[in-house]
Amino acid sequence: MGISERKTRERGERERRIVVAARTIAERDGWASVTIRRLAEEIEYSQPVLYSHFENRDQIVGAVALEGFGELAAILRAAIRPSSTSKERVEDVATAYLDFAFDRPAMYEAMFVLPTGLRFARSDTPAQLRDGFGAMATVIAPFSQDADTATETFWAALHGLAELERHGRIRPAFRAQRIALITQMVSGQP
Amino acid sequence: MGISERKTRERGERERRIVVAARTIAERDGWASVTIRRLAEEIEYSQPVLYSHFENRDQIVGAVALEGFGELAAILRAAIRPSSTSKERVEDVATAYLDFAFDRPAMYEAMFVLPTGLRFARSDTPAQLRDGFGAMATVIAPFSQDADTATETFWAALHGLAELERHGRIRPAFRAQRIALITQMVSGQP
DNA sequence: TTGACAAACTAGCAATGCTAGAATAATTAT
DNA sequence: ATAATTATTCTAGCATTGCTAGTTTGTCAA
Repeated sequence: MGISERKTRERGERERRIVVAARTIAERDGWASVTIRRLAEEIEYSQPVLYSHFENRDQIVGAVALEGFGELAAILRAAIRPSSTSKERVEDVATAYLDFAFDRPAMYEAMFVLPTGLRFARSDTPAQLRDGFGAMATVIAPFSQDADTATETFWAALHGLAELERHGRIRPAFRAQRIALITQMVSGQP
Repeated sequence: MGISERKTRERGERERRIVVAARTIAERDGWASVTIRRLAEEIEYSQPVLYSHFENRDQIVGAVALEGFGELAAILRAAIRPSSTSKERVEDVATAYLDFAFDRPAMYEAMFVLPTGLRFARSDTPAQLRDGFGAMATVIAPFSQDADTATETFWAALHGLAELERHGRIRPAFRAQRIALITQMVSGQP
């Protein structure tokens, strides 16, 4: 009988509607506007229904963040052009990373600032969470013995640039120079 | 008459007690536990009194953060030893910065993550906010033409390392290696 | 038709930031 | 000294939040 299949499918669709609504509201009005009540209204179910899909609000944020990690990974991979030099690839990935952070601040916030209940560096860590790191490692590896440590450091620099600029601590006008500086340092080529 | 002097003095003392209480509770139980009700209870006044000192909760966080910026600046300056080489100074400042971030996570959160209502890069920006940057600029300047941009980038790298490690995204055991890598890149000396 | 189970809803709790309006204390004017 | 005024502080409560207990509604097998 396909009844239970239909039910699980409908459940899945409802869950997606929750995540999509959360993302949409967050991108338009910020995460503070993503309340359980508002999401419930959006999907046209009562509030407790949300808790049959997610343990709590943080996990809804986490579901959106997971999407974000997948998209970031794709964007970073797409930024790596075969025709580019190794140094250009570093610069392109850095630029793509920061563009992502500034174009989708709510998504970036979900991924890196808000509590999400996501588990990193575990055996059950979803592929999306490792993928972005992999893309960065690809462009960093040619310049380093210890690619993991170098990638962590590169990633940290990008994340710091994103956060400090987002909070108005560093000058937006000099973003390109900072990227150039990092690229130069990583590649060792002026 | 010293009556009004006494009053303003007592008001100032009460304000300090609010800030101290906020900091103490945050460092022990996290910022979520720093509620207006709890602060009011701590200083033994009713809640509305807090709003005669601060516009809202964010500004209380901001007052604590301002203290933190002063302390961070002092710590960074103290980390610069005259006997050290330029390269060692970079490493020492980086280490001191991260030690600060990990030893006082609540304070660091107030300074860099939570909304505080603090204004940066303005004419009325308090000295504390500029001072830490100045300390970093001191050790970066010898290696750079454009000290400001280089310092911003250095700072971003440190901030990124602090945040990613705090959120469990990078391996804590490799902190020293990452610092060494940054130092090496900044100084250009392996 | 009935009984058992699943799904969804109503209603409400406890906690939050913040504030209007009343009450009290202190100061000034008469 | 007393009354009027001003400054301080408090009580009480609003609106909103995440979350949940308990009830109702719907579904399916016996």
